[in-house]
This record gives sequence, structure tokens and C-alpha cells, in this order.
Amino acid sequence: MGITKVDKFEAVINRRAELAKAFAHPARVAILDFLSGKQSCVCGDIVDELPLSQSTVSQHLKELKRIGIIKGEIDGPRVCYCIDGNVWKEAQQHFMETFDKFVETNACC
Amino acid sequence: MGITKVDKFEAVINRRAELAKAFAHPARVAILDFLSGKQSCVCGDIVDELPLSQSTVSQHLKELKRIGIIKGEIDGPRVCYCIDGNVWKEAQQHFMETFDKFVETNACC
DNA sequence: TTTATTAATCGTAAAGTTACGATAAAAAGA
DNA sequence: TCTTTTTATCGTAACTTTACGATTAATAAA
Repeated sequence: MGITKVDKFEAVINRRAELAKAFAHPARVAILDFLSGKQSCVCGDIVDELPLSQSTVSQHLKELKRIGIIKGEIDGPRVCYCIDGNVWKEAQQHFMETFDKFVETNACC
Repeated sequence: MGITKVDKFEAVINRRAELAKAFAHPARVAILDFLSGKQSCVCGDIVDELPLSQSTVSQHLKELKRIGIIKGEIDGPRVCYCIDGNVWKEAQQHFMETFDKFVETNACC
């Protein structure tokens, strides 16, 4: 099918999966890494940073915007992108909760 | 195409994306959440926890095993699953580095 | 030995993802 | 106004993912 049964899971679970999806492709990891390393908006040069075509990069940026983890603002002929601090924190919180839940014991395989 | 150009990115970037992929589907989030909440291996009843068929769950478990974040051990007719502590830590480290890199400033959109 | 039980694998259908070139749109600059 | 620059969108191809039922394999239980 290729269709994820989102309606069968709780909203938190789905949101967690969606936020993880932002980081689940090397191009998006590279984009987010690039943006998070800057102290201000990045205008224009994201495509030059990636080994992919302009349309493909644009598609990945669209997906990141859909998830909400980045914001884009039109600045003349260019577009300025940056991390959305609130969603970034939301993601961080989700992952922290996830990782903190596991406590290793020796009762295991 | 649907084929990710893994060869165009650094190994760290690709590994980071792969680890995120473990959390990028609600079924896998639910499985990992279930396993990380247990103090020992979970034998058998993962399928009952999920609103998906046995074969679909098995497929997700296979993917998680491929990534390395869970381990499976045969125990009679059942299989016991648990989180792989080392890979769990590896993922935690990757995400911590990722999230810590971004420092919010007011110079932005 | 025969019969459950449990999980993996197979086959397959449907939908999603990734990628690119071409085209369109929008604004700046000549 | 015309051209250039930049990004989004369209169209499309190829591959991947998700999902399920059916089957197989392996072990335990009767």
C-alpha cells in the first residue's frame, strides 16, 4: 500500500514520527545542519551546499516547511530560510522523552 | 526516482538519517516506545500492541533490526525483542549533537 | 506423531518518495 | 521594458515503503 495508517495511532505518536521524518533523509539532515549552524537566516545559497538539483532541494525544503521545522521568507528574488525555534524545541523535547524512557538493565538479551 | 543518493553524502550524515528513520513511522515509534518502557525483553506480544497485521509488524521489526536499534533472540516458538543499548546511545548522541548546534538569536525571521 | 502456536518470508497491490529537467513566476537590475 | 536571477511548481520516471493475506518454518504441547 505505501499508505501509513495514521488514524490508528495517537496524535503524539504521529507527531513524533513526523518530526523524526524531518531528519530521516540525508539531504534534509544536511539542510538542517547547515541552517542550525548559522546565527541568522540563510538567503539563497542552500542549493549550492547540496549535491542535488535545484528542484530536488526545493522539494526537501517544502517538506521541512510542511513539518514546520523551518521557516521561509521572501526577500527580493531570494528566499531566506531559518530554523523555527519553537518546532526545533518541540522536536528536541520529543526525542529527549523518547531517549530518557529507556533505562538499561542486565535482564536483557 | 525514489532512490536516495546516499553516495553523495558523508557517512555521518547518512547514519544520522538512518537512525532518524527508525523513529520516522508511527508503528516504529510505538514499538520502540513499548520496548524502551520494559525492563526486560519482550517476547511475543508486540503484535497485540499494534493496530496492524502480524506480517506488517514483523516487517517493521526487521527494519529496526537492520538499523540495529533493536535485537531479537529466539526463545522457543517465540522471539524476544529488546532495545540495543549501544545503538540507542549512538542515536541519542546524534540527536543531542544535532539539537545542541542550534542557538536561537533574534537576528532571524 | 500430530496439532497448535508463533514469527518470518513471499507475493502482490497501492501509495509514497526521490530525483531531474523544463517551465513558470516574481522581483531586481540594466 | 527587457534581461537576469532565484525559487517554486509541473510532469514524469524509477524506486521504496507500507500493508495484508497466505504460506512456510520452527518449536512446544498434546
